[in-house]
Amino acid sequence: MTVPTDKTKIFKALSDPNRLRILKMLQTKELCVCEITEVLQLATSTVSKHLSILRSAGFIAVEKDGKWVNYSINQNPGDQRILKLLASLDFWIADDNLIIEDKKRIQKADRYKLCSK
Amino acid sequence: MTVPTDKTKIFKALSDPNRLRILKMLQTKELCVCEITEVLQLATSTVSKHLSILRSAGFIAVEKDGKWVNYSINQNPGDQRILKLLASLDFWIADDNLIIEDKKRIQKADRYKLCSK
DNA sequence: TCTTTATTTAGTCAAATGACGAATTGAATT
DNA sequence: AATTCAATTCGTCATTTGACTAAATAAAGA
Repeated sequence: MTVPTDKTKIFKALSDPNRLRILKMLQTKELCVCEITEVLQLATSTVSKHLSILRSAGFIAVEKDGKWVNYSINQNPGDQRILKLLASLDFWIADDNLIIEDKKRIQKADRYKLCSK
Repeated sequence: MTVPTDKTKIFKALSDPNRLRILKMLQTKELCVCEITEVLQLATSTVSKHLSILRSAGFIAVEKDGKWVNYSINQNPGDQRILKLLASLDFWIADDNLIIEDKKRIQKADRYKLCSK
């Protein structure tokens, strides 16, 4: 039995610029919360909330790795619309300057330097 | 020169259930504000606002016809994403019971009976 | 021209959203 | 067992959103 999900849930998930930045960053590689926090320059709790919204909409997957929680693009979304969106994410969400910068920064990021201080 | 539009604008436009109902109704036929108002059972001003959001995002077109203002699915959206969404609207927005009912009601609707009382 | 009718705009209000810091949880590490 | 550190949850606050009513526009019709 499926949970009665809100019709607007997937659109709502894409309705925040910071969540779009997160999705696009995850295109590059799997990331933990503190890496994303570093790039977005938001409070950890805020990023965590954004991630839970993206996850509950079906866009991303979570996996625990000891102390860290890794988030990644969901490779097996149940919803075909999400599959389509993710398959051509660059069509749906343009790579503007900010996002290009995010991706550069995230490529250089070293979790061990960033997160443990 | 293009107006600097918000990255989330098209997703925001789709983030409200009543706006989804409107889009789907317009699939059936061109409609004036009062016809939509009748089906959604909202204040006229509320419907007018929803229509302006859908229009400004690029989903629908407006045409004045005397006293009436007719809204219709935008046949020539500049944005390719909107073209894609509109081309397979049933994929992106499922026909649930409510929407099926809306469409039935709108097919039977006679503007002259509904709007002028 | 005065009135009626369809729509939009302005103003108000409650609920939802996105931000934060503080407190809590969970998994290493000492 | 106590501590450390990543992440989540909780409580608060400012802003946005979606609803309404009332007032303003615009186009017919009397």
